[in-house]
Amino acid sequence: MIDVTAKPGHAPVFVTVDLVILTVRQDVLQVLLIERGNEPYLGFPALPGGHVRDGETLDQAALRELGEETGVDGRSLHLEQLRAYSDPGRDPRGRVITVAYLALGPGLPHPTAGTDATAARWVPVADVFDGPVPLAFDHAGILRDALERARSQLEHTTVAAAFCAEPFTVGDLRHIYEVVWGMPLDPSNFRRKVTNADSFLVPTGERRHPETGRPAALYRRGAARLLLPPLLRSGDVTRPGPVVVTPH
Amino acid sequence: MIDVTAKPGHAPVFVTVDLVILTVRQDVLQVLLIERGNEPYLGFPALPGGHVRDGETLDQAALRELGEETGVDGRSLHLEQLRAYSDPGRDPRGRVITVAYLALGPGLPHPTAGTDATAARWVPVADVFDGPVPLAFDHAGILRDALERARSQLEHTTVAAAFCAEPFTVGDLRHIYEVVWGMPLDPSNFRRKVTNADSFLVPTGERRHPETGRPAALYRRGAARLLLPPLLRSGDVTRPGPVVVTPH
DNA sequence: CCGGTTTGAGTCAAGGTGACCTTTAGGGCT
DNA sequence: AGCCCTAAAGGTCACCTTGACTCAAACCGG
Repeated sequence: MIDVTAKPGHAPVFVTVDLVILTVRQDVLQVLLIERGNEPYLGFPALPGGHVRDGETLDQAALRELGEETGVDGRSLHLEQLRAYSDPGRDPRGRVITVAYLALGPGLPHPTAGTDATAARWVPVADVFDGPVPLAFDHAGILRDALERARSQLEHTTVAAAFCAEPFTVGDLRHIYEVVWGMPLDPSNFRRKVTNADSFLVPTGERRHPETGRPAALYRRGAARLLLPPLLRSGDVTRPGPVVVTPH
Repeated sequence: MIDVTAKPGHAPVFVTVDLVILTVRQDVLQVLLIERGNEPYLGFPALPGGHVRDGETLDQAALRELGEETGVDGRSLHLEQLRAYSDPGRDPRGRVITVAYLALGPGLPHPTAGTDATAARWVPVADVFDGPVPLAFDHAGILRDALERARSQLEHTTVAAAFCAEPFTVGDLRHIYEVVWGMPLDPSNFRRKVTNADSFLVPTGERRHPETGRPAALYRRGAARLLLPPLLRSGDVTRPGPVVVTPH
C-alpha cells in the first residue's frame, strides 16, 4: 500500500460516484433527486451518490448506491459511466473527485428512501432548472451533461428501450423519444426505422389492447446495442459539441 | 478538510491521469509510449501519465503531463476525457484510480523525453497489440477503448482535422480517415462530403504543389465541432457497442 | 352501426450515398 | 514540345433513405 502521507503535492483524494437516474413518468422526463441531510448544502436537492469503498470498482459503487438509494437493482436498467468531475472547489470539505453515471430505467416505483437517504423523489428535469432551489455542488452541470448524453445516445444506440418496461409497443418507444427529445415524431416513419433496424426489437407475437385504438404488437429488447442507420434528430436542432479540453 | 483517517471503508485513493496520445506518422497510426523507470512494471512500455496535484483539475493535470512528457503544449492538439478506470487490482501498490484522456495531434516531433520520463517514443498501434511486450497495468484496455473512441469520433465530429497540421489538403484529411479506420475511401465521395459540411473546412485560397499530381487547395480547421451529416464507416464493419455496466 | 383513435402499411418527391468516369493541373521523361 | 504519370476536382447515375403524406385495419364506446 502507498503511504498516504509520503508525497507532498500528490495528496490522496476522495472519490465518489453520482448517479443521474432518468425515467419517463407521466409524459415527462424525470430525474431522481435526494434531499441532502448533511452539510454542506443541507436541505438542498442533489443527485444520489456516495463514496467508493475499498476493493470496489466505480461500476460496483454505482450499482450499490443505486440499490441503497432507490431500492432498484441494477439488472433492470441501463447504467453507463458519464465522466469525471474534478474542480478543486467543487466540494467545500476538500478534494473530492466524482465520477458521474447515467442510469436509464422504465417508469420506476416511488423510491423507497434508503438507509442514509433523506427523502428521495422524482423531479421533472424541466423543474430542476426552472425551480427556485438549485442543485447542490456542481450537480446542475452534471445533469446537463447527462441529458445531452442521453439525447445523443438515443440517436445512435438502442438505449431508448431501456426506458420501456417489457414488453412494450412501438408507440411506447416513440413516446420515449418524443419526451426525451422534446419534439413530436412521425409515427409511421418512426415505425419504419426501428422495425427495419436489425435486432433492435424482437416481436413477442402478443398484442396489447389499449382503451382506445387498434391493438399494438408487443416487443422485447433485441441484442443490438448500436442503431444502424442512426435515428437522427431533425436537422434544425442546435446540438452542443463534444466536451473538449480548452486550455487556458 | 476531510480527516483522511476518519471513515473506515472509505479510504482515500490516489487519482492519476493517463494519456493516449495518437498521431499519424508515416502512413501509420502511432501512440506515444514511455518506458517505465520504476516498479512495478519496470522497463515495460506504458501510457504517459501521472498523479493529479492539489488544486488541479483532471484537465489541467492532463495538459501538464502532456507538456512534461512530450514537450508539446496542449494548445496545438485535441484533448478529451475518455473515462475512469477503477479496478481495485489495477495497480499493485494500492488503490489508484485513473482517468484516461485521448489526445490527437498532427505528426508531432520525436518526443523530447521529459523530466521524470525515461525514453518516450512513438509506436505503431498495430505493433502494441502484436508485440511481444504487453503494456503495463491495464493500459492495453485503455488503448483499445481510446482507439474505438477515436474511430467513432471521426464519424460524427470534425476531430480528424486535429491530426492535420495547418494548412492541410482534402487529401491529407482523407489520409487520416484511411489510416485510423484502416480502409481506403473513395477520394471523390470523400471530398463531396467534407466540403459540403458546414464550417468544417475553410479554404485559405492557397495551393500546395506536391512532387507529383495536380496542386491541391489548402484549408484550415473550421468552427464546426459536429459533422452533419455524419461520415459513416461503410456498413460491413463490426463496431463494438458503447461501454455499459453489466452487473454480476 | 358510426365516429373516434391508434396502429400499421403504402406512396412519392427530395436529397444523400456509393460506384464510376472525366477533366484539370501539375511534374518528369524522351 | 509532346507524352505519360499522378492526384485533385468535378460530374453522372442508380440506389437507398428520409420526410411528408395518404389510406386501410382493428379496436372501443355510445
